[in-house]
Amino acid sequence: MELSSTAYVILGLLRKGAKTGYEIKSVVDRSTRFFWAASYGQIYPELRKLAEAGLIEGASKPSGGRKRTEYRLTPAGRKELRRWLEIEPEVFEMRDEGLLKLFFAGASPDAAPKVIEAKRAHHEEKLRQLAEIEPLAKAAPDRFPYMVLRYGVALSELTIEWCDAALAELREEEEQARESRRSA
Amino acid sequence: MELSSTAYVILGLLRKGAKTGYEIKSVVDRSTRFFWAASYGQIYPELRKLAEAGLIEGASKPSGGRKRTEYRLTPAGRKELRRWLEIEPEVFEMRDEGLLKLFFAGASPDAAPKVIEAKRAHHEEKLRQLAEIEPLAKAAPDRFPYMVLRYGVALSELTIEWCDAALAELREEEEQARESRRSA
DNA sequence: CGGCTCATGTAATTCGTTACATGATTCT
DNA sequence: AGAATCATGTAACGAATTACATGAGCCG
Repeated sequence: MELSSTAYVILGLLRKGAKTGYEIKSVVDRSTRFFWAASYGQIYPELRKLAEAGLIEGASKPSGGRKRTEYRLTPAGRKELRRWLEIEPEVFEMRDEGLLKLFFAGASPDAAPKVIEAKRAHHEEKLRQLAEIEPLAKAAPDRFPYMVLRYGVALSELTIEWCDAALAELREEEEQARESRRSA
Repeated sequence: MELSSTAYVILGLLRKGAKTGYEIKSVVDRSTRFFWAASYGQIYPELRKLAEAGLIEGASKPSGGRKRTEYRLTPAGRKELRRWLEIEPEVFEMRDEGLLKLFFAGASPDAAPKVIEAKRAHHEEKLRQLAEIEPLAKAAPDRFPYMVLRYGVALSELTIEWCDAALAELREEEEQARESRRSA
C-alpha cells in the first residue's frame, strides 16, 4: 500500500508523542507548512486510513467534557517512517504565481515592480514567521528541524536580495530610457 | 469567469505568436516548468475553454498532411493577460519531499546525508538545464524571462551551497561523536 | 454573555498527473 | 524498416483546498 507524502508528515509528527488531528494541524502550520502544507480535509481522513493500516493508533483522551482522540505511532508505523526516510526523495514542486507574472511582464512592463514588491513582502513576512519559531528550533535536541529552518531563512533572504537587485535594475533602465528621450 | 493560473501560462506563451498545444507544452518544459508546470491533460482542455471564452482563437494549420491547430491571442485575451498581470500574485506553494525527510531525519539519522546529497544532485541537474537555455534568454529583447532565469540559478546555487554546509556539519558532528567515544 | 480556542469531521470542487490511444511525418 | 518526433486528445485517478457544519470549554 502506497502512502502519500502527507501521510508521512503525520507519521513524522507523531514520532515524538501522541497528538490529536487538531494538534497535528497546528504543528504543521508552524513548521512543515513552508515546504509541505496540509489541511484538515487531508489530515482527518488520513488519520483514519493510517489507523486502519495499523501504522497509528487512536485513543480517546477527553479533555474535560470535550471529546479528543490522540493518535500515536505503532511499532509498524515507526518502522514505515524509517523505511520512507531511507528512500530517495522524489517530489519537488514549486508554484510561484509571482515569477509567472514577472516572466510575462513584457506584455505590461508597468506591472513588474509591483509583482516584485509583492514577492519581496511575501518573503519578508515568511522571514518574520521563521524568526518567531527560530529560538525553539535552535534549542531543540533534534538538530534536523533547525537545519531545515535555516534553509528557509537563507531562501527568503536570497529572494529579498534578488528582489532588491531586480527593482534597482528596472529603475536603472527606466532612468536610461528617460535620458535617451531627453537627448532625442 | 475565473481562470486558473495555468490558463494564464497559455495566454502568456501565446503573447508573441501563435502556437499549437504541442508547442506550448514543449516551451513550458523549457521555461515556466521551473515555477509552474503543465501537462497535456491540462493544456488541451484549457485551450478549448479559452477558445470558447473568446480569449484565444484556433486555426487549422496542417503541416504536410499532419493535422495542426494553431492558437493565437484575441484582443480580449491580450487584455485579460494584462489585467491579470496587474493584480497581486497570490499562489506560492512548495512541496519538497527532501526537506520533509530531513526534517524528520532524527528518526533515522543515517538517512540524512543521502537525502541532502539527493537534493544537491537535483539542483545540480536543474542548474545544468538552466545553463542550457541561458544564452537564449540572455539574448532575447524581452528582459523579464532572463530575470526570472537568473533567480532560478541563484536559488539552485544557494541550495547547493547549503547542502554542502549541511553535509560538512553532519560530518563534523560524526567526528566529535567518534572522539568522545574514544576518550570514554 | 460573547468571542476565542479546541476539536472533529464531510462534501463539493478544483487542480493536476499518469496512462493510454491514435496516427502522421521525418530521420537514420 | 524502425525509431523519434509531431500532434491531439481522454479517462481514471489522486491530491488538496475551501467551505461548511457542529459543538464544547475557557477567558474576560
